[in-house]
Amino acid sequence: MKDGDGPGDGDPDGDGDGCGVLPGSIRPGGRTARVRASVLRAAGDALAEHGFAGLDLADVASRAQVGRTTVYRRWGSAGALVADLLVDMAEQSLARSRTGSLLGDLKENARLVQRTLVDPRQGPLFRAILAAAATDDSTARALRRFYEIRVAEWAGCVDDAVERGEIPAGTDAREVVRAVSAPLYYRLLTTAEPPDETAANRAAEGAFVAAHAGVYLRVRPGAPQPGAVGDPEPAGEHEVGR
Amino acid sequence: MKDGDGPGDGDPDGDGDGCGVLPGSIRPGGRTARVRASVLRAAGDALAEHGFAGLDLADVASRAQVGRTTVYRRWGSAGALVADLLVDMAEQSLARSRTGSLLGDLKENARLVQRTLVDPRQGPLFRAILAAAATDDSTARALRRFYEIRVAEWAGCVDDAVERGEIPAGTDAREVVRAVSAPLYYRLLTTAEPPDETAANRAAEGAFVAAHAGVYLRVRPGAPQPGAVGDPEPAGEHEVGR
DNA sequence: GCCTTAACGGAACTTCCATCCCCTTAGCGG
DNA sequence: CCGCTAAGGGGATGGAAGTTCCGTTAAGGC
Repeated sequence: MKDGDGPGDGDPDGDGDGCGVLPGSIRPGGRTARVRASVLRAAGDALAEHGFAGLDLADVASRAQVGRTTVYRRWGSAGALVADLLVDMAEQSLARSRTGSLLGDLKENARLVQRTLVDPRQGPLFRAILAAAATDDSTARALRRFYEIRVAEWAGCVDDAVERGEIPAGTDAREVVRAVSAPLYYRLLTTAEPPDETAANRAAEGAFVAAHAGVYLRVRPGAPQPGAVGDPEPAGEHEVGR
Repeated sequence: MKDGDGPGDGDPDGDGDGCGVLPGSIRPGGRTARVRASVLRAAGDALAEHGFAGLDLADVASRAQVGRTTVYRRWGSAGALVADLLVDMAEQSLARSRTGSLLGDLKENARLVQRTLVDPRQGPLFRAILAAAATDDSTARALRRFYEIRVAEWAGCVDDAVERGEIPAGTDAREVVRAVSAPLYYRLLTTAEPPDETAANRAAEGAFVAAHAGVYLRVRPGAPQPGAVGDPEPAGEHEVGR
């Protein structure tokens, strides 16, 4: 939790012109920083427990041991509060792994995502945040930035794999990373069982095999053939497979 | 829109024991059916326009030209209303395609999902429904049933492909179908651009290649090798590829 | 076609959440 | 260390969302 960064995109002034100075931006030290840390922590707890619809700003305030007025003045709405929480979460992103093989890195990523989604606190928290983003526009923007950062971090694994000749040059690295996360989130949202380790491995292997077959090439060739989607030697000098 | 089926899992009586007869179950004909159809239609419109958080039952009532009391009595809450809407949507599921090849069928499915998600009405509606399900428990149950039905319908394509020898026997058909939808939903929720046709093709091809490589086998062999994930001849007599 | 009563509908009522007012606390420049 | 004022806190206020009451309409059995 860093000092000195104000809330997200909300406009608690309500005048819409953004000219009024946001509370917390002039004296960001001491108490102001403590209040922000405390409120964001409380907001995360409340979201994990009651979901976005059940998010009561008065409850957040009392959990954080600050006045209700303070929460309303600095964040203004539940959506803006979640957006600021996402800014805070984005700053705490973990570094990607470097196992030496793409499949190894993708599996590390998949397990990280999977463990996050089944975590008793983080899982419900992510569900709640996704709900908030589907509802509130400023939250949606913060969520996109959050995933942009995470995806860009792990895309390095894919670029490294291209250099090693594991997968074809011209592969859209971010698409590969997204292909790993997607099945895990889909399962979280549409089935009763949260993703398990098997699901994580399948997600990583699926993305790996598809990347290897050239499915995520930025310039896409014609329809793939069974067993040789996108051609076994699509665009580069790499002699894997066979 | 069928007559005779009451609301979802909500308990508008509020007594919690479920013994009180639900409104609409004794005289489901004429007016009652008209009211349900009209309210569900209005709820869908309102959801698509304002999202789940902006769903006002009074607004739904006036759109549907029924009394507010009626909506509260028969559905009781926004979540229960969305749950009933999902029951209605599940009944209108379209039949799967039969192009003769797995890749062709998966592409048809991917395009169907993609077109739904970018549709001016359906896209926002699905976003709103996902938000509702992440928040409300009865909605989540209805959503799971909805996808169970859809996935089961398209799983037939995968089973046919196994019989044709396109992919290994023992493949988890529903996992393959989910693998097609997942990237499209993930993109809808976490990026600014809704999925396009390229994304749909990638989703279908990725699932196809992974299925062919044995990633979705119910009994999973050891870690896959590059170019031969799950073994080129995993479990059956099929001579595709090479 | 009549009767019973399920289901609908309008309006008053209650509750809860966001906002406003004004006083208190404490960050930060001098 | 002092003073100015940004930021926080408690309580009152206004309004919107949900609930209840009771009269009205029409479904379905005879």
